Amino acid sequence: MKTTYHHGELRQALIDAARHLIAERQGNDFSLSDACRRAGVSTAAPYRHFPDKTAIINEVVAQGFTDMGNQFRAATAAFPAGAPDRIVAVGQVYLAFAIQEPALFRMMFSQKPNLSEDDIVTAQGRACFGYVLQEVIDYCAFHRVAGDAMMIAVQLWTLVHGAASLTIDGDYAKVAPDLSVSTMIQEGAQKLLFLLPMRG
Amino acid sequence: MKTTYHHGELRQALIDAARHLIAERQGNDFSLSDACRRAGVSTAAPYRHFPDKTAIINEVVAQGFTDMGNQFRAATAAFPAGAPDRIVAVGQVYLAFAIQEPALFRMMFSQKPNLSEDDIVTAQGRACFGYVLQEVIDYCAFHRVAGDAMMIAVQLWTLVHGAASLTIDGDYAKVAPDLSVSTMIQEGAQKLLFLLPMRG
DNA sequence: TGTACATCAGTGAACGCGCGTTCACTGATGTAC
DNA sequence: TGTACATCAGTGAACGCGCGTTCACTGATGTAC
Repeated sequence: MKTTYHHGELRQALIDAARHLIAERQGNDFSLSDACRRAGVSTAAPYRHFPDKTAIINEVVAQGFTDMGNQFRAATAAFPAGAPDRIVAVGQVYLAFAIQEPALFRMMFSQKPNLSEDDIVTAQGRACFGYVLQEVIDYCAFHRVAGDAMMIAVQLWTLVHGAASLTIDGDYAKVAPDLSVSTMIQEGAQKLLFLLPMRG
Repeated sequence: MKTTYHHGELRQALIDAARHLIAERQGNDFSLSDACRRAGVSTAAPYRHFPDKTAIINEVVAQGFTDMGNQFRAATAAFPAGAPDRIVAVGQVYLAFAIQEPALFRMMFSQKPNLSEDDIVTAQGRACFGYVLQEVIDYCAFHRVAGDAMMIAVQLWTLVHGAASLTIDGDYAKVAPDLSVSTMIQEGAQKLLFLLPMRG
């Protein structure tokens, strides 16, 4: 396996290993030693590239946000600006991301107290929400929705985030096992976007 | 402090100590040794009352669900059956509970893989959601709402759970620091309950 | 009421474990001359 | 082109730490007679 004394790509290899380990053991933490084992390197090697373990976690989380943002862009590209399909696509990406890498998703959104608030991570989280917000602003402009776009965006984010959390934590499974989460989100989002008539 | 050799209430004292520690260090885990220290007892003492640490955690979580259920009942008691105020009250209790004991809240809803799914815990979680569901069913019956009560209940739960999560994890603070979470929930819930007219 | 004894909730010391991090080192690489 | 040497990414062994759990024990309690 290991052919050269100098790894060459150890920095990214460690980040990847950490990300895989976070995914494997669903628990929130992973062991740096495990990451070294996975990268085929001694436990002291990471300290040539990172000051400590926290720095690696921050990198993993930051790359998670980058990936999510890229998936947002890819998923909305097919639809014209202002189309409601764009909003739906963003929500679906969000949910799918959580399902595919639940532990990373949790890490991205739950600030660990031991993790000093990393500026890059914060900025990347902000950018992600900014993307959602922009979609809603566009939608509201095109469809002349009178509501506060910021408020609607937060509501949509909240609904989808709640759905993602309850899905990956197995709470829907306990309580409403036959639920179609995406249908639920879809219908809920339509109501939040004033797309469904009042049936009272 | 400690006066008698036999503690007398050690079982509950350990559960309380664990709950306090979970609250103090916001991280998801706590140390059994710390709980013993807090209860003024040797590290071997818990094993007279619990098979292992997991059993203590399960008890803490179970009592958390019991408390939440009691708060639901207390908060809705003032309003007549079917009143929308009851639904609002349940949502407010949910959010307040999360804010007051964030780490416990996380533990209650995020199933740890190391925690064998405890039947009592599952049942208590189900009971909590059942309470929400019943409120929505009553509301729909009184107000002749045509929608699927189960679907509406899940949407409300999802919205409030998302709001609770994003609040305690500090995500709103990063992205929309001036947001009034309760206003946001209130307005969102009205839309999900078909109480706001379509303004398209 | 007094004593013998079973019961059981506590002690305190020790265990093995895996962790993050440090240390002096060594081997490979690249550059100056 | 060949050699000397600075640089730096790796090694491997060790550290101190706190953890959950086990062990033989001991002191207090309650009950039978």
